[in-house]
Amino acid sequence: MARRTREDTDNTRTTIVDRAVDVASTDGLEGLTIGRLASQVGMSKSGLIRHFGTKEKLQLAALEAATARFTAEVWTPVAGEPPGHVRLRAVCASWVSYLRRGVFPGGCFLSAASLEFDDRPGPVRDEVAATMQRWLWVLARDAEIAREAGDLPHDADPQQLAFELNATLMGANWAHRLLRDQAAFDRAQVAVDRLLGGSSEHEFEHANMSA
Amino acid sequence: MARRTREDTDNTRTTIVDRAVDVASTDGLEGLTIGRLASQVGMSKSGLIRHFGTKEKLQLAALEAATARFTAEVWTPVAGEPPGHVRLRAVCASWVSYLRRGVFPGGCFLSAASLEFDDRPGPVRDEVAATMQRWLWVLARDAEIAREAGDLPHDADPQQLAFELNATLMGANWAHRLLRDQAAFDRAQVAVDRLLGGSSEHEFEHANMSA
DNA sequence: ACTTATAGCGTACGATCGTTCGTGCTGTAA
DNA sequence: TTACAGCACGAACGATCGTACGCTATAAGT
Repeated sequence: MARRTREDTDNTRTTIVDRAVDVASTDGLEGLTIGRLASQVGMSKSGLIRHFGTKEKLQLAALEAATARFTAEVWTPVAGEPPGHVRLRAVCASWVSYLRRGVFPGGCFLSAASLEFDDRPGPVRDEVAATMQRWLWVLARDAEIAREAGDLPHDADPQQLAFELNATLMGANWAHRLLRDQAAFDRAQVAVDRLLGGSSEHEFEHANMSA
Repeated sequence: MARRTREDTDNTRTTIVDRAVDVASTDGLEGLTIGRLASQVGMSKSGLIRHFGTKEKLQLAALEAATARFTAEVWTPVAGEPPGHVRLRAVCASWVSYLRRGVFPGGCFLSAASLEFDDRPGPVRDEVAATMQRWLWVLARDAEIAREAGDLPHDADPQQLAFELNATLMGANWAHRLLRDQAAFDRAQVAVDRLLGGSSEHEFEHANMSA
């Protein structure tokens, strides 16, 4: 009854990877196991690993899929906003919403993978680091545009702002997952609002006349 | 040649636990393995696990020791400072220094354990959550005292401040471990300074006259 | 001196890990 | 119809996991 065409193969692979992402978000990329994953998708171990060759490749595939999911859920909805202050606010709101919605059953995949692999050299660690570095750049770029447009203090440091925004959102994920603190999302939004200036009006063109 | 006294036993246990903490800080509490740990301290598996009974007990012992190390390195040095704003600034500086010094070879133990166990029900998760909750309370308490003393805006939210301080420091640990970013420590200090008011003088008693 | 408690070891168990190999079965192409 | 390419399977591999049992040797208590 199965047709075994190339198209079906891709579907199988997608099914496996999607499940792997969910499992890894709760149990970690290392806690991900071929045997358990196989039984969850109704396959044999050998039939499953065949699509990847090795567990590390499976981890990389899961990481890639998780990154795509993050991008689709957080960035894509706001990519069309005007670059700079407006988009930066939008992406942070989207980010909070992404956490609130529980896109990954085990909390932010990239947060977990970051701390799991930060001491394990290899392609997985490299990919996680590169992905997060890229994300910080995305944030810093809009921060820089906002600064040049006068929507942030002229002496604001885009990279510092990106660091703090990232820390805030990761902190919200942490508090929600470990402490089951639903208020963490609101706290994150409050912190973001303060970092990016008041909730609505703002102009910094004429600030910092002294010092 | 071994003397096998109660005192020596405790020393052995301490040796094991200390090593377990270091290993777990890099490989995770689940990545911690009885066999590898035993060979690292020059013991047999059975001789080692005998001190704990089960792996979960070993994990709990490592967690307890890690908490003690964190407390000794971060809190104890500043416990004598005047409660409130002064001590809060001191504990944050001590916290940054703790990260900078690399007290744990794999980065902040509690950060890693938090994200590793936030989805694994059991006594380890419970203990991690309780420890972190206590830590947030410690921060919030001094924040409250500082607020009452007029060293913070009278409408400041101690729990919000504790959340943001914690997120900032965890973010620094993250950036340092994953991105090998040494500047993360400075960024964290900058963020802390802004959260707790300017670097030196500050008074908020007469602020917020409107609104 | 004799008993008792205990630290540590060696061995073994069943389970599960990632990976490899050989074998069908199915849809596509020649 | 025949040949082929590819998906999935079952079985088995060696390794390692956590744990249990039994033994020896020593220090402490009587």
